[in-house]
Amino acid sequence: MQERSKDGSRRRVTREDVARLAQVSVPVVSYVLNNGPKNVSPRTRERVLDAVNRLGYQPNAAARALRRGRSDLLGFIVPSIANPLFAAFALEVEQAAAVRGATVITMSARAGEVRTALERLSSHQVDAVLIATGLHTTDVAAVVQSDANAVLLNQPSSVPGIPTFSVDLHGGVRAAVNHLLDVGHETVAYLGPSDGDPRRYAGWADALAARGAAPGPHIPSPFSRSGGYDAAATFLDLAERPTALFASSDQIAIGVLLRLYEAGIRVPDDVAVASFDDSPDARFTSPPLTAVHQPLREMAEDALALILDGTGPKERQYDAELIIRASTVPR
Amino acid sequence: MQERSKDGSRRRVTREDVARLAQVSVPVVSYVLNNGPKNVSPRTRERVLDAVNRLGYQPNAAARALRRGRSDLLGFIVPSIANPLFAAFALEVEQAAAVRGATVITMSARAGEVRTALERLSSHQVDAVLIATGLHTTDVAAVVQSDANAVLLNQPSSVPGIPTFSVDLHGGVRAAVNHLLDVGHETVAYLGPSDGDPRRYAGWADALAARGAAPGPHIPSPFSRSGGYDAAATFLDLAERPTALFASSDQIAIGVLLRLYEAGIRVPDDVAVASFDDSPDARFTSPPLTAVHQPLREMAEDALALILDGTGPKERQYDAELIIRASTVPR
DNA sequence: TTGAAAGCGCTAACAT
DNA sequence: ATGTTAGCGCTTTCAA
Repeated sequence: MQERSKDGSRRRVTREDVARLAQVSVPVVSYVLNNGPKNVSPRTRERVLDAVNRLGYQPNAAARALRRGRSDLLGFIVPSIANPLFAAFALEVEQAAAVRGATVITMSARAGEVRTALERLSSHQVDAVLIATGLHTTDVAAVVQSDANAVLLNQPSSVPGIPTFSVDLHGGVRAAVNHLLDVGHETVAYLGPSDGDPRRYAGWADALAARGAAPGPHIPSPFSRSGGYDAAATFLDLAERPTALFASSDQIAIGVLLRLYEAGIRVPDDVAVASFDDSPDARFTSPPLTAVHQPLREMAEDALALILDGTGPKERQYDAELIIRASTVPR
Repeated sequence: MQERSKDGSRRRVTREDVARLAQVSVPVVSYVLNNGPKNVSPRTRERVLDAVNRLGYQPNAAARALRRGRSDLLGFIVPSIANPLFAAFALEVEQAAAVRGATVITMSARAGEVRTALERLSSHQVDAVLIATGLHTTDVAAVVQSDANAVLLNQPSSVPGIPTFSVDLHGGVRAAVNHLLDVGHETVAYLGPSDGDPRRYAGWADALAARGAAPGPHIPSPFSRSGGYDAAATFLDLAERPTALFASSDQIAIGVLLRLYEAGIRVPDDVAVASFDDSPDARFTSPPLTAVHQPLREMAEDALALILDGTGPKERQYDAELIIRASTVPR
C-alpha cells in the first residue's frame, strides 16, 4: 500500500504524506492517531483517518520511540526457547503483551549469559525485561545496574527492589512427594541439578523428613531430557532402588520415561514418576505425567499488568497445584 | 552505570556525554563506534573508548534506526512458539541472527493471522520478516504488498519474487513410507490435515502407488498432539486396520503414541509409527520416533545469509533425511 | 481547534 | 583527522 517511486523502490509513507492528503498539519495527524493530547474536530478527524487508510500509513516506531523514550518493546529472557516450558511461557507473555499493545523479544540466555542478553535488549530500548532464567551472582549484579526495569520470574533468590513473581516451588514439590507417599511408596528418589535453585530439593527432603520416610537417593541431573535419561540409568543401577522418583522438571521426567521404557520397567506399577512444571508435554507422555503445575499465564499477566499498566502487586508467590495423572496412579 | 540525577531517576548516557568526557565532537564518537566512515587517530580513539566504558554508554537503537533506516531487528512468524518444532526453529534463527548482530522478534500467528503480525512487525521497523506459518490466500496478498522484505520458509506454494527456502516434503514422506513398506508392512495409514500443504499427503499416496501397495486410509488430524490422539482412536476402530501409520507431524505422532499406549498396542510390534519433522521431541518419545528430519539450522543460516549479508541463493529446496528409530524397527 | 517550531540521539555529507 | 550542519519521523510545548 505504500508509495513507490519510479525505480520501484518503496518509500515509507510518513505523517507528512498523510497531513498533505488530509489538508492538515502534521501535529493534527498525531492528535488523531494518539487520541490526544489535543481535541480534533470530528470532520477533520474523519479526513485524517481517511487519508491514513488510503495511504496505508503505518507509524514509524523508531521515531516514536526516540521521541517518547518508550519503544513498546519488551524483553523476555529464558534459558532456551527450545525448552517447551519456556516456549509455553513465551506464548503467554507474548499474548498478554499484545493485548496491551506491546511486542516481546524473547531471548535465550542461560545463567551467566544474562548480562549480555540484557545489554542487547537494552540497546534496543526495550521498556522492561522479564527474566525467567535462573540468575547467577554475576547476573544479579548486571540486573541491578541495568537501566532497564526488570521483573524477576521464578528466581531462586529475590533481589531487593526488583519486582518478583514466583511459584511456591517448595510447597509444590512437597505436594508431589506427599502424593507419592500417600499412594504407598516408602521413599522417593530425587532427580535434579545439585546446584541452582535449592527450593525444589529442599521441598523433597523436607517432605520425606516430615513424614518420617527414609531419605531417598539424590541423583544429579541437568534440566534436560538427556540428563534425565542418564540419571535414570543410574537410578536403575541402585542397589536399593526406591519404587518412586521425583524429577525436578518435565524434561528430566521425559528422559526418565524413555530409559525406564527401554529397560522394560512399567510406570507406575514398578516405578512411579512425578515431576515439576506441568509443561504442555506432560499431558502427552506415555503414560501422562503427574506434575506440579506452574501458573504461567497468571505470572505473565501479573508481570505485564505491573510493567505496562502499573497496576497490581509488585511481588507475589503463586501456589503450585499438583496435577495427578497416570504416571503415579494406575488407570 | 548510567548517570542518575538527584531525584534518583536515570537518564540515559548519550553520545554527547561521551564526546564531552573524551573532549571530542559527537561525530568522532560515531566514527569510533562504527569503525567508520572516517578514520580516527589511535590516541583519540583510545580516549573515546575509555569514556564509553567509564560512562557505560549504550547506543540508542531507536535513534540509530530512525537515522539509518535500519533497525537490526528481524521478524519471525510461526504458527505457535509453543509448538516444539517452531521453538527449535526459533532458536536456530535467533542464533544465526545474533552472529550477524541482529535481534529476532518471534511472533505467533496462525494462517489467516499473518497480515496482522506482519503489520505489527513492520511498524517496529524490522528489516525483514521470515515466515514459517503456512500462508492462506489472504496472507499471500498481505505479504506481497507488505513493505517488509519477506523470506518464505516451507511454504506450500511459492510466491513470485519472494525468496523461498523449503524442505522436499514430498520426497521426505516418500522415504518414510518406503521404509515402512520395506520393513514388511502391506500398507500405511496417513494422519494429517486434509487442507493445507498437499505435498505430504501426495508423497504418501504416490509412494504407495509406486510400490503397488493398497492405498491406506487417510485419517484427518490437525497438527497437534490432541489431534493425533483423537485420530488414533479412529485408527483403532478401523475394520481393516493397517499395521503401520504415518503422522504428518511429530506432534500428531506423540498423540498417537499415547493413544496406542493406552490401548495396550505395542509399537512397533503391533503398529509401526513414523512421522514428519524430527523435532527435538522425536528422540525422546517412548519409543523414539522414526521421523523425517527438517534441516532447520541450514534453513535459518541460508535465509539470514541472504537477508543480512545478501549472499547465497534466493531459493533452495533441502533434502529431507529419514531418521530411523525404534518406533518402526524393533530394537 | 489548529499550526509552527523545537528537539529526541544518531549518522552522513560536507567543510576545515 | 576532526568538526559543523542538517535531518531521519515523531510528539509536544507554545502560540494563534
